[in-house]
Amino acid sequence: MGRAPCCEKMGLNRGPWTPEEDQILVSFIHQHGHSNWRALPKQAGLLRCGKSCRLRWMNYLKPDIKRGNFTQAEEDAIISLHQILGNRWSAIAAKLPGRTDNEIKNVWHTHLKKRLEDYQPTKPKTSNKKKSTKPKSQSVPAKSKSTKTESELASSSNPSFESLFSASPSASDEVSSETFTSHEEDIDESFWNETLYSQDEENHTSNLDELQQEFQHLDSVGNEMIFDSEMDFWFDVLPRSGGEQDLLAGL
DNA sequence: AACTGCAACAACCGCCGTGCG
DNA sequence: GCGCACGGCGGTTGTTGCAGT
Repeated sequence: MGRAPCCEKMGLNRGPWTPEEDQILVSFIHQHGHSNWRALPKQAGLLRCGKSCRLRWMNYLKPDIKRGNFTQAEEDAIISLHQILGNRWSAIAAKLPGRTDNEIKNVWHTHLKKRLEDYQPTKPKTSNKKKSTKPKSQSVPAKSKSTKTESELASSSNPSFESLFSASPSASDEVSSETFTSHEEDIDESFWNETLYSQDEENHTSNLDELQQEFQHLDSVGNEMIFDSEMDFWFDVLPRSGGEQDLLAGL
């Protein structure tokens, strides 16, 4: 008979949550937990579908959610993790306490992707505001079966990988995709140094150098780590000798 | 002051993986 | 082993606020 629709369209609220709805959801979860998202809205008296409630809680209402701007270290961590994990936002979010996959995804698409594009040496830099050479939503054909394929692609061929390498000042203007592939298969220290410490000679590098000097240490397997004091969290930014495996294993 | 276009972010949609009967 | 229900995930869209003209 097939799966029931995610939310019965009849009589359920959609769109932005009101403060009242937020309050109902929070107080209900505090009292009863969220063992069953589908039943929750009915029990709580919310005219929302379970999915919507879950999303609201996970992305906004959960007490340990960290709001506000991303720090430089967080952004760098996202970029680095994206090289390894691709578009697996939830996996990346798992490495950034207090940040949600949705938030990271948004930051990637708004700030970081743009930032990487701006480092492209061959491409004319877009002026501070009037950029928009590309449409808001990428011209990727909607849905189809490409969702899975795309994420697979992202983690395998990793488009931003290309951006990063061509973004590096030391990289030649024209680098073939084969170069990226070979690099990807052998992520070594030079890659991490390039990606993390050479993206912007003037500002970015110095910031990271400061961070590095202040917080860098070696973990038990010799990986270099950066500590974000604000998040109270160590980023394993320079995986060596199986560091990537450690990182992935920790997911 | 009004209009326009863009950036940022919240929320939705639909598919997938997994647990359970 | 099979099918269903559910949670989770990633891609996409809608809305809003703001900066530039």
